[in-house]
Amino acid sequence: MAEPTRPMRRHEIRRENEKAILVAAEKVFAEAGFGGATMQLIADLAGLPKANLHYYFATKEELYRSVVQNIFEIWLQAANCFDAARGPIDGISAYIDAKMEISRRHPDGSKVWASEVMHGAPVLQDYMESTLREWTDGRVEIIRRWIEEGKMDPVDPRHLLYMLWAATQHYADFGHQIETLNGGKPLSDRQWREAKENIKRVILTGIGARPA
Amino acid sequence: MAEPTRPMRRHEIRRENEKAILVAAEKVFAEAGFGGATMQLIADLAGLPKANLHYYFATKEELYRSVVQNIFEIWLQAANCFDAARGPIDGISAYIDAKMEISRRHPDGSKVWASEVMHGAPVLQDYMESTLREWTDGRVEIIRRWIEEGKMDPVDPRHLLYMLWAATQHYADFGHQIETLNGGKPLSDRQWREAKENIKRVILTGIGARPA
DNA sequence: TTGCAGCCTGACCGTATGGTCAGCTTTCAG
DNA sequence: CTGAAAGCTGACCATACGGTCAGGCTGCAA
Repeated sequence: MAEPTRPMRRHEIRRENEKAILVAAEKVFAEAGFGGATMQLIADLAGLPKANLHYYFATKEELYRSVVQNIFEIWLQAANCFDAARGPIDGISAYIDAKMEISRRHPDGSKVWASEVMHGAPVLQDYMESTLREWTDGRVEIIRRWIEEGKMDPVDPRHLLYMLWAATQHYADFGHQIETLNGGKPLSDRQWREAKENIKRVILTGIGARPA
Repeated sequence: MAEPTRPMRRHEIRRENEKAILVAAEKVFAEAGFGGATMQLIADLAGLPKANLHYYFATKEELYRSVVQNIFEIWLQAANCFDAARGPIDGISAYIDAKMEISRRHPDGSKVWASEVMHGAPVLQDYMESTLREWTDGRVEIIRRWIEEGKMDPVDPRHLLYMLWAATQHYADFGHQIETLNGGKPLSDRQWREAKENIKRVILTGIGARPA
């Protein structure tokens, strides 16, 4: 064997196994939902015995919680695009790009997140009432300022945000439908680019965004 | 008792029980997903013994299939708004109104549909490859004609449709999130109206829709 | 009135699942 | 080198779930 099963450091093992479990769990939760997912399936996909999962994550709920929180982190990072912007064209463009990239690179995570919210956010309720609300209020304020400064038409900021979330998230959550309507093939690079451009163009034109 | 347990006609019984089961099932499937839903819960909610469910619907899968097909019917009906229209302003406005009404009146159904698609449409794959595809192709053709006739800017019809689906469906699927961000209260009549108006305005402006 | 087809259901069953645990191996600080 | 802590796992358990069925009940056509 070229690979002499080099021994692993403790923390290395821990990190790698947790990672493998989280990746597998994200996929299984996305495909089957919380109720339909089984620890056995996740274990198989992660290449570990089921009992080992319970060594790292005591219960299915705890594992699910970790998966959901991971997604929330990624989601929040993308949200920062808004801050650096000087006006709606920069800010909203960057945000759409970031969220579309998430839809493309983390479709499973997006689905888990969608599923969680659809089922009443049993795990994330706290985050939604604190972090998410604060983030949203902040962005609403930014948009309101843009409107005051005449950088865009007076559009309800909340409904605009919902539209941004919806339009971008759709490409992950309903990816299967889009793929089916695309002749059963995943969107190509070009099609993803077109999707992004379309959303940007329609929304930015739609809100009458003007250069700072 | 004022209610002398009037006897029921046979077909009446059948109709009412099936209806009760389908209503209960829609709610439970929406709240818990297919895997998380249990026949017992559905039975309790419908006020029937579990064994009775299996008399009307042999398996959980069959019951689920019925629920999903019901939604698909409603969805298709709304889709007709497009046809009578003379231009994008009429057509897209009417479609947004219809789909928003579905999101408001049938949030559970919308969630079940979303869940079905997210999990790869195990039940609806056939419909998606036939009915849905035909419907979509038809609407794409209509939009293309509107563009040719100069009634709107040249926007990719498919991505426009996805945006319409996303923006409207979002208010059902992510209703819990929207409610949380709305101070924990459901959207009021006025807020629903504002939501509709906002979507219409942004999209119609965004695609440069011009009166026929 | 009667027979029967459709309707109803308590009790039951096999299975799959989340979770436990005793006891093993491996790593590594001292 | 050594002991203990961390990592690992096959075998096991209790439960909950989807589904079955024998047998009772009821509306209704003849």
